[in-house]
Amino acid sequence: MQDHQRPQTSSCPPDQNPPPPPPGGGGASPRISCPPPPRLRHRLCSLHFLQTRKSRLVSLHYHDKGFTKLQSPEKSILLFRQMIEHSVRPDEFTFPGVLKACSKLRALKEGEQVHAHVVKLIYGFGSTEFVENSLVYMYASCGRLKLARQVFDGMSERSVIAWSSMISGYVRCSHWQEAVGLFRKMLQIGVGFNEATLISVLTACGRLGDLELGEWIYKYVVENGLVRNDSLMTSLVDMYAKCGRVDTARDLFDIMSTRDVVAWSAMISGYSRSNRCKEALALFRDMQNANVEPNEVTMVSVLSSCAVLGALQTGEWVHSYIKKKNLKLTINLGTTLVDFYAKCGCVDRAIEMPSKNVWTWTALIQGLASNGQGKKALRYYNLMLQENVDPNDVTFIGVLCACNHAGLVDEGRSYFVSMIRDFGIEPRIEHYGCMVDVFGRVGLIEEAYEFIKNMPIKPNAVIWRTLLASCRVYRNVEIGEEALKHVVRLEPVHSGDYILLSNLYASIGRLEDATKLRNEMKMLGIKKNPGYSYIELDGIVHEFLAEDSGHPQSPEIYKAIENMMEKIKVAGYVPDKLQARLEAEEDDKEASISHHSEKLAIAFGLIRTSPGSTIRISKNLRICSDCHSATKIISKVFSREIVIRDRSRFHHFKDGSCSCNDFW
DNA sequence: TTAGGGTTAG
Repeated sequence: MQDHQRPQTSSCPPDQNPPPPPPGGGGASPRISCPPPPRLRHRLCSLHFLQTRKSRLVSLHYHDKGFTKLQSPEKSILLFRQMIEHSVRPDEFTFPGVLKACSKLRALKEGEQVHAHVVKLIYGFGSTEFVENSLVYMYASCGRLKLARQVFDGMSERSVIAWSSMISGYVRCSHWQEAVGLFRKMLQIGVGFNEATLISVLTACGRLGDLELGEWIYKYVVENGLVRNDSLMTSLVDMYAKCGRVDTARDLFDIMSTRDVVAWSAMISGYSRSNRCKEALALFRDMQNANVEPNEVTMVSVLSSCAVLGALQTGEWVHSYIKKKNLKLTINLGTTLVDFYAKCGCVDRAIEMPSKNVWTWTALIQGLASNGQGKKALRYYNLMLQENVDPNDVTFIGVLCACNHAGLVDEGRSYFVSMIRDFGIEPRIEHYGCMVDVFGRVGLIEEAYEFIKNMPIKPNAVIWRTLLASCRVYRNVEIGEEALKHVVRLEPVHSGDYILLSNLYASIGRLEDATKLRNEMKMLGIKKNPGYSYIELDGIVHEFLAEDSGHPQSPEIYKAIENMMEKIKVAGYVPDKLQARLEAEEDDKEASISHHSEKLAIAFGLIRTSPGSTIRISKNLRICSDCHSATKIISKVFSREIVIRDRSRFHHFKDGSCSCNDFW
């Protein structure tokens, strides 16, 4: 039985009052019935028949192509138009269907025309309830929430479906707070609700992180034996995952009786959003073993996980699967593909993607910028403007990043002005951060410092950290010390900041200060976040931690490292012992550095990939400076191109140098 | 005849 055919369940609190009488004095007002004349009625029946037959034919046509259950909303609208042209009078049964078609296509203009006919013919109806519910949903689907609400507020009777239509309308337009607000109102006045209502509300709970209401619904679901409703369970899985309770989500997912593509997609997305990307890919494999066909929505989460892990081969397989199965390259999927290729260091393949909207363009601009192709990124920004696509705030983060990676100070300044002047975008802290980087990266430390002091919003730790990083490169101790003070005040336990200043001291020969700072870190109990490096081989992502011996091939890897370090030392590599673990004994410092996660991953890559092939590694933190200088030499000695993506950018190592020009 | 689950860029 369909859920909407089930009797409406009552709202949860048992002591809740029955629903008050509808505003306007109660029951439905008597309406004048006006049936169409017999001849017209016959034509109306023929059209209904034609509509049904055509829908069925279209449905079969899609089915052949691998689509199921897909109606043809375009035909529905066309037939409605023909009805009107043939002077066939639509009735209360005709409108909901055509309005649903308008909702599906988000066809506002057509929807409004239908509404005009509703107004014209309203006195011929037995009841307007279904039509008004459909109007509410049509306007909301077309993003016209105010109009939807006007229809809703003007209804003489509001059933659970009317409320649910309005709530789902809010959800469709990402107005989560309003959706939850309306649900609470429903509870307050005792309208009751059903499973469909809960599904919409759970979506809103997930987006708002409203675990309290989400859990209340979960309890209701369990107490009322609704756990067999798989759609409702999927919504619960999604809600728990979005509220950060991924393991609870997994427990619910595991007890579901049947799992369709939506349930699998929800769980995979849950892992992906929680940065548990290896689990996301593992679950994707389980999904394939369970013979559930993924769709374009599944692929968005799978590709996002591949992007985070730098899993190029798996992502490439996904891309060819998309082509093979003719999955629709939606804007979401296209954007995710652009982002995936860019994040795997293959930005040229990202360019091949059809750029469609501001998201896709932004992903491309960002990708080019982080891969060190700033000027090209700006060319694409101009191309985007030529195609009349307006940039948004995130686009400008990409544009400003492109300027700082390419050392384009004047351009950076002018884009910052253009953002406000030409597009009315108020700069956020991230935009100010980009500007500090624009100045700092070319050595304009004083200017960057002045810029921070004149910011209209309070600088955060990221801003000061950006300045500190520039001070390290340009050896500006005075402003560097000042920057660290601010950083520590704002975020007292961030190990990387101490390391930046300590390296700055070391680089100008103030070794005592460097050691003092490191000891201070030790005394304050500030520990370094564990750094992970990932490398993908034959579709399997291997993960390494510093001084890790958990890998099954660990003995071979350590042997390869020994060989690698010996060879690069001959070529001029000098280990930077300041990068060693703080608590490491003096004699162990060199070994500690040589067992950093990046080096383990590179050594593994050297022994497991064919000579001359590119080694691709991803790291969750910034690459350490010792690994950076070692990798430059490794690329030369072993004739390998090595691409390392760290948390902020790409490093393409080739012939002894790096694309970042030693600034990152 | 009307309402219901999963997706993207810093």
